[in-house]
Amino acid sequence: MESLSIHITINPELYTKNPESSDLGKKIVQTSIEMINDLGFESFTFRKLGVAIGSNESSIYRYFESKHALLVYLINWYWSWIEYKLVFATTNITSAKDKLNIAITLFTQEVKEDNSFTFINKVLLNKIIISESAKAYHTKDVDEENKKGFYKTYKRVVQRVSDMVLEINPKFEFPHMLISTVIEGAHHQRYFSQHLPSLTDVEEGKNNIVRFYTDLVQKIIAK
Amino acid sequence: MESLSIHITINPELYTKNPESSDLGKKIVQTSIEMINDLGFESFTFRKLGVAIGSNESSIYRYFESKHALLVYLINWYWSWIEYKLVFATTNITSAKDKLNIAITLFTQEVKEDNSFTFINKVLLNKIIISESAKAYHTKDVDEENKKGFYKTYKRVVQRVSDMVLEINPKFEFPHMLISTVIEGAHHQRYFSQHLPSLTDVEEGKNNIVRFYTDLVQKIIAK
DNA sequence: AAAGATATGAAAGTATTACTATTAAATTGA
DNA sequence: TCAATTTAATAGTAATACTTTCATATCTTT
Repeated sequence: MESLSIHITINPELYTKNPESSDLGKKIVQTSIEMINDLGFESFTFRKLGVAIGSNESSIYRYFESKHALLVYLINWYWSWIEYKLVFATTNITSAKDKLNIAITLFTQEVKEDNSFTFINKVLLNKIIISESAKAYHTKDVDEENKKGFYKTYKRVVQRVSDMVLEINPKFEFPHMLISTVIEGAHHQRYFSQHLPSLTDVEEGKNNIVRFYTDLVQKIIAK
Repeated sequence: MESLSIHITINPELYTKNPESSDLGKKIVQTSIEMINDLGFESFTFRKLGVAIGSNESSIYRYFESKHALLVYLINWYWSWIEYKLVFATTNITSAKDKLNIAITLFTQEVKEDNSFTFINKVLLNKIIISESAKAYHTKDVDEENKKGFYKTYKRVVQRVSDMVLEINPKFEFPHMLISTVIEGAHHQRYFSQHLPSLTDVEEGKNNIVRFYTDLVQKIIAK
């Protein structure tokens, strides 16, 4: 039962006006998730979003200064949510190996259903992360944005799980590399399985992505 | 000595007029590589390129129907070149393990110098692959473009190296997943090392990316 | 219930992008 | 040298990514 009254707080640097503070704000976030999924990030515009929610483009700009800022917001929301799930699923588990396996599964499995506690559709958001999130940090402004904390949530999640790796094998040299490889890799593999299947080895219902990365991590960090 | 009179042939579907067929064409490709590196793909435009090479925007459109098409061309050129290096470096090598190690090194090491046999700067092209190539296939048109062969060269390289994996361990279940994870992973790690260093474990001069992936592959496919 | 503050909407405007189309001039090649 | 091809110049279009201004609606406080 996931329906706790949990609330995900987003760093105020990531919006101009908090979208959670009004109905319009929530509708902007909610509908943008649907539209980015439908149209792809490139074809999605604030003008189209305005039409879809029956609001004005200029009103949307009061919440997010650009569609890029909105994407960054969504990505941070996603990682905050994953972090919450991670902490929730690993507390009271003593075995470091078990904790790590839980984390890897969380990173690599598809989000299939949304036991919703908010207005945000996590199934669609997961798809956005898979298809669009690289666009957020592959910009000429990364360094500047990184300084402002735009990628903090993601980095914190990687740090948490890297610590689990070190708990198992304190001498392992590359924990961050391993974990970010797993996360990004799993997203790529999911995308490839749908669009460029010859780059992957996914078979219907066999859970290969989760199996591959779980096994990979275990073998790599073995002492 | 790499200065063979080797020539990289690009699938004619990937351009409107072959840029290698004229000085203007070569200048378009050559200068676009520099400009995409300097400005980033988003800020790069055919108008700016026209100004830079002292030519007209409309002339550039006779070679490539869009800047996206140009990026796809560059990516294919890159993978053709890697494929050439791969084949060249692995012929006459009998040990499958040695061949695989050569391939992994080729994928994961930085391109540092350009023993040029063409007008294309491979050091810069490698940087474009690292920073921009995900943008080529994270589009709503992937499926269509994939059918037209836009990603064929990359897929062929992955296939070649997957075959090496199977030569070592014919029972290994996920050769394509492994190889595309290594390639994409190494690119990510290189990017992270410069812009989001807490997601990686790169240390100056220690070749960690190559070491990490070489070791990873070896451990994963061990019988 | 009035006054003030704040949020939203409507409309118009700007600079730029990603092209397309037309026509003229230059270059090349048989 | 004549024709074909290539490139350049110019202009034009629809859309994008915003910004600005001002009016109106709604909420808050007294």
